Amino acid sequence: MKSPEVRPRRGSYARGRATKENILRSALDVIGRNGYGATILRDIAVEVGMTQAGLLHHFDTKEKLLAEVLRKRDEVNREILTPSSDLGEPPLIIKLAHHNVEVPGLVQLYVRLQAEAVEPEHPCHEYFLDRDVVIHSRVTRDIERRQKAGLFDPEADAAVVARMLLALSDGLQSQWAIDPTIDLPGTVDALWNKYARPSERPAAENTQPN
Amino acid sequence: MKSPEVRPRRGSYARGRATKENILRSALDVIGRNGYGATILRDIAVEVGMTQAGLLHHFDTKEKLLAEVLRKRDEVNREILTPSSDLGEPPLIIKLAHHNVEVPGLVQLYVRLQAEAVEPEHPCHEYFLDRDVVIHSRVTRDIERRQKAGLFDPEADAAVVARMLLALSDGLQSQWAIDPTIDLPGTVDALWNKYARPSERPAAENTQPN
DNA sequence: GTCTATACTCTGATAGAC
DNA sequence: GTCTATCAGAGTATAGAC
Repeated sequence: MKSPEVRPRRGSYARGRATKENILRSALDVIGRNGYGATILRDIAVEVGMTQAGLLHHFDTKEKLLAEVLRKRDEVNREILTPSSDLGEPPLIIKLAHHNVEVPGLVQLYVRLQAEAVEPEHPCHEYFLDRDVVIHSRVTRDIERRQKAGLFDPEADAAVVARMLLALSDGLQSQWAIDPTIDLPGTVDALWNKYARPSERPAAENTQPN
Repeated sequence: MKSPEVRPRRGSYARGRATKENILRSALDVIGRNGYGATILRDIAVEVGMTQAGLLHHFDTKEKLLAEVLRKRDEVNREILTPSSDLGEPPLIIKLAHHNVEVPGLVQLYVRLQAEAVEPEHPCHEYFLDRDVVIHSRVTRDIERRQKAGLFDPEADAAVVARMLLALSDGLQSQWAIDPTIDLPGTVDALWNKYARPSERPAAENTQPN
């Protein structure tokens, strides 16, 4: 339940940050456990050991709070989201796909907020725009490095393939959240392997038809 | 505004159907014009020339109504969604991608309801499950025919590639609804062309990086 | 900073007349 | 089948005490 964190002295800037951190982590916990649709502000508040009004003191609105939850999730996942310089490591997008099936509640969170972020005023709109720029360029650069190393189809337009991988990942998450029999990681692997060039290291696992 | 339809005699079964048709078409019109988020039941009712309570006489709840709207859309699109037996024609999924950018409001409708359909009790849940089975098998069979005709990578697992195309299409719609600078049709084309085998007919248009 | 208490707002759902 | 009127409900947002 409530995490027994060290609390800096009251009124301090650090204390405010620490509280926000607690809230965001608790939100990830509850939503991860119960799913997006089943979670209301009060549930998160209870998890933190606070009231709903208390939450909104730190984040003015629910939507802003949720946008921060998404950012926090990326921070938690930074190990996955930061491309390794070791070309023997699987690329970001593959690691992410394999991770996502472990956290269905958070996939729900992502899918549902991405859909709501269609409205330009929604606080998550900006989040998704920002994130796309970052991730797309990381994946593109990773592909380019592999091309130079002879590990990836040299004819491919890295930016276009990166877009394909990101969109495939998003679409599979939506579909998998509705029908978990869909092979999310296997399908991302399959696309990657279509472009990957053989080497002693097997790029990713196999794929089951569906 | 209201479509001047022939009205079968009152009380008849045909009349009830005709009214429903009007409602569904009006819903597609309004949502197509104003987007999903900006549309409430009353707006649709006004378009039909009816009240909100009138609508709900025919469809018990808003969610059920919207599930029918999606089905109606597929019916309207049946020309696109039915694979041609002419292998010179672009495949379903390519035609669909090129069509979608013409109807942003309906892409919003699709994206947002797909996200809400994550909840198993949501009436759209079943719609998306059903549709996926149908479309996935159509695309798979289309690919298999092209493989036999030597127009498509014979090594590819048709079912897996079909899954890739469907998920790519969904993901691109989500992303494009947030950032319209993303090249939705071009990216689907790019994936298709990765598997297509050259012939006298150019399979699809070009692609701009993004 | 956090709580209690309450207001609000939106919109979908319902009851009952015609 | 359609309308008018009214409600219900579900959370979110806010005011103000501590």
